[in-house]
Amino acid sequence: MAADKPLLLVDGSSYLFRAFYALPDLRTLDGFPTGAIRGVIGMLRKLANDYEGSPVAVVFDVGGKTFRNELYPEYKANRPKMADDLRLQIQPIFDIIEAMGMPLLRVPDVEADDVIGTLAAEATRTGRRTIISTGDKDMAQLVSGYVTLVNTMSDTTLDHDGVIEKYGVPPELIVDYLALMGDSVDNIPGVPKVGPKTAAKWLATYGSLDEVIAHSDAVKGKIGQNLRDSVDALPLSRELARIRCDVHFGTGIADLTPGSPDEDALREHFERYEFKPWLEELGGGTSEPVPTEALEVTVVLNRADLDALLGRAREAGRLTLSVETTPGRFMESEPVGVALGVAPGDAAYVPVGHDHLGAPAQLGWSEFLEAAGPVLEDAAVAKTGQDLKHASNILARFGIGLAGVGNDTMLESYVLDSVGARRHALEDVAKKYLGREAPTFEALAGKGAKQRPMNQVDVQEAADYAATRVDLATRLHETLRRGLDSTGRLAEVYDEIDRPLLTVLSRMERRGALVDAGLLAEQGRELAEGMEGLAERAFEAAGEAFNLGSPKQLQEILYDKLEMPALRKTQKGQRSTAEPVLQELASRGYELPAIILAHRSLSKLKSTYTDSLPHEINQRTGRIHTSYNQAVAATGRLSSADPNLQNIPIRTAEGRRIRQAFVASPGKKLLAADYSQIELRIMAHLSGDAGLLRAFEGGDDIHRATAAEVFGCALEAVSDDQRRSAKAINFGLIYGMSAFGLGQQLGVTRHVADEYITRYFQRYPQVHVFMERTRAQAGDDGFVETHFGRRLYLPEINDRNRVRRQAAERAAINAPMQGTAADIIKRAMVAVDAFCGDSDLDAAMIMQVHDELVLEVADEDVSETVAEVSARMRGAADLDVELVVDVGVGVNWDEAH
DNA sequence: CGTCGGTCGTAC
DNA sequence: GACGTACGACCGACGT
Repeated sequence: MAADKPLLLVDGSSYLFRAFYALPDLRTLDGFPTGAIRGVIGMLRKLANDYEGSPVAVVFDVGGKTFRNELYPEYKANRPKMADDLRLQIQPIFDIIEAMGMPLLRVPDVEADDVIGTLAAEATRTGRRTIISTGDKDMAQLVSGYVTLVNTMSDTTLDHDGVIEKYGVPPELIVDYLALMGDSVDNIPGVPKVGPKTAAKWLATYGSLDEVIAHSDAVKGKIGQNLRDSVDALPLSRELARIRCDVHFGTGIADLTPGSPDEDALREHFERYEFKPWLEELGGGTSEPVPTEALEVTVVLNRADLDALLGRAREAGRLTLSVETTPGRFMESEPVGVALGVAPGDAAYVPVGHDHLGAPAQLGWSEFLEAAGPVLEDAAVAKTGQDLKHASNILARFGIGLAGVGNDTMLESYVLDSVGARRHALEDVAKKYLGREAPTFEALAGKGAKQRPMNQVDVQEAADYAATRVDLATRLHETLRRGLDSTGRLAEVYDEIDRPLLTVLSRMERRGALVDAGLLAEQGRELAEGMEGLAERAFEAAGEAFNLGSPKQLQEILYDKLEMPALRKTQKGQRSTAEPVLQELASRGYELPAIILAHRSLSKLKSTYTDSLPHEINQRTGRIHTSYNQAVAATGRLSSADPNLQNIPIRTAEGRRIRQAFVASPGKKLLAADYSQIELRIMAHLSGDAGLLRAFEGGDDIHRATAAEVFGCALEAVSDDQRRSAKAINFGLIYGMSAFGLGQQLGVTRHVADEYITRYFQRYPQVHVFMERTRAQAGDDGFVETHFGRRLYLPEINDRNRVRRQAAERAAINAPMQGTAADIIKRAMVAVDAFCGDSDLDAAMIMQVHDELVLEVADEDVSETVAEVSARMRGAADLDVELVVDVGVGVNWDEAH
């Protein structure tokens, strides 16, 4: 062991936590968490490589009482319990470190910091340099001419000058600095309100903690009083922060020579935890063959071959499929070919519409349907595929009802972890769960203007692409299904909610909504007139013509030319011209902002709704067919696109006119059924708060009831303004809003808003408990759950960046309520669809808007449908609070409210 | 001429 | 920085 090689000391404990919380929630196929293992081991592999030949120790805390507990019994008393998913990964990490041949040090009753300090001191005594790999700032006190810190995760190093630059104090004063600040995680008291800036400033001024204490009378203000109140405790805090360099534990540098890796053991571990790239590095790989290599893609060009393939599927009782089409919406695109798979490694492509030069003679689409229809419609043959709703929609247009819809890999990935994959396209899912690159359509057909439609793609190339993707879906399903089965109640969420919903959505999308294009055109003309008048007035007020739709030009007019105060900045530092800002300027008497607001609202209606919706009408059906995306919203909600029918205006009278264009066909009515206050009801249920539950039981107007509680008056005495405030509080709670945000919303100071919130929580204490519990659970587990067990993972819940962490906390509070509401209406949709299908009534769902279902119903069937839909919606969940459904009927959507 | 990020606004 | 989840229109910078 060469003495010129530095000693490498790795602070394993600090990386353990950082890797766990910083990395995505990686898991093996059977659901075992591996994020922390991969993070820590990956880092050690890098270090072992960078410092080859160095003596090394990987040091972990063991637990037990240390000298610090003797000094101070409350030391680390605030530590939350370790998350189960993290604890599971510790032993595997130890095992792998051992297999790597790296010396592992776990000293009972001595903290890792002190082990590291002592070994570093030994190295320094013998003239050897030390590299300490850590993510922990406390270690900065050990830095010297001999000792350097390196943060292997962020790839930064810290020497003596680096410490001064980063913390504003030299390494010798780091303990003083830490003592002044205290440490809430370790429960070390400091001076209240003193953070890094103040601590560094005082130490720079007075030179040391002792001098700061000696001059504590010289510090003015509240913070000076805090300092004087703390002087007795500070020496103790300093001793707690000081890393000991003189502990005896019977291991010295001589014992820290790395051994050679045990490759067999490593291979076993890497296989168990599915670290494929590392496994490959070891060579002699036993990993699965790459499917593209194993896959023999057959191009099926005749009926006999197709029948043989379908026979195999029938025998196997399963079929993976993908329908390739020309580009465009599902109601317009034409089938070009179908990829079919029966088992891993067995997939074929049936071209039916490739019409480029030199394309082979193919089976026609109708011949394909004739042959495959019976299998596709046979529920005994389980169907697998990526986005089966698309296949279902295309097939249904040609009279084939896809049955046995079982395994949609897109939905399985979404339910398993709605945020873990970048999106849930096959490329993302195959990458995350199989470590494979799926062939992309862009790579096959080009992108942008140069992209060819599928029917112009060479048959063999299309076959390789489509069959490979089908094969990946076949394999992915096996992985994803195991994940669902081994993770909480996720299998149930998939089987009972999202899978059955898929065919319901397919039916809704194909039925579409009838829209009166003539009415929209008329409204568009009126809007155009209004906009012209407003534009003229705006140019007059501005003194020049400009583009009213350009925030950039508007900024210059408002803030440079007319010198109005810039009240708010946008995220990128521009002077905002957003609605609340213009509203405020208008209220201060400026003319132009009010005109702009009026113009914007008309322009929005025209461009987004009246002008664009008519273009969405399908020529054949005369209706608008949205796509519901079932795998986008992190909380479990649906989203709607092409066009989005979930953001049609309702709040203003002008906007509501758009809804008048959504009409029932002759002889029918639209029926709109919406859950009343569903998220607040869910909050009442999840929190179990007696007061809130009682308010709903009484059938009160919930915002009025809240106002009565918060403002301490009788129900009848609540003013409109108080009710408005209570409503904002109720919504704010659902969104995890702060006092600041509520104040903004209500136009009151943060302190007043804070008062409201405090009183709310006094009146509804269990709501507060629920929120704190949710936050804590999210921190421990890394996810939150809906009533039905749907999970939302929150990778940033313990982020060191406060902004990100707090955003994750708000999402954690919102998700159980928004997600449970989404689960409930999804279950209701399945029940309502079953009713529509089973009964002889002429009634069908055509839209879903988060808490509302819209049906189109024959006049004579309205009353029966109202009763049944309402009952099925109310019965979609059994909560401690009643679900109330309001139903309206009319010839158009506006009237149905 | 297409793409993409930024800003704004609509819904629940 | 401060209110959760979406989709989409428009602008303007930038690259082809």
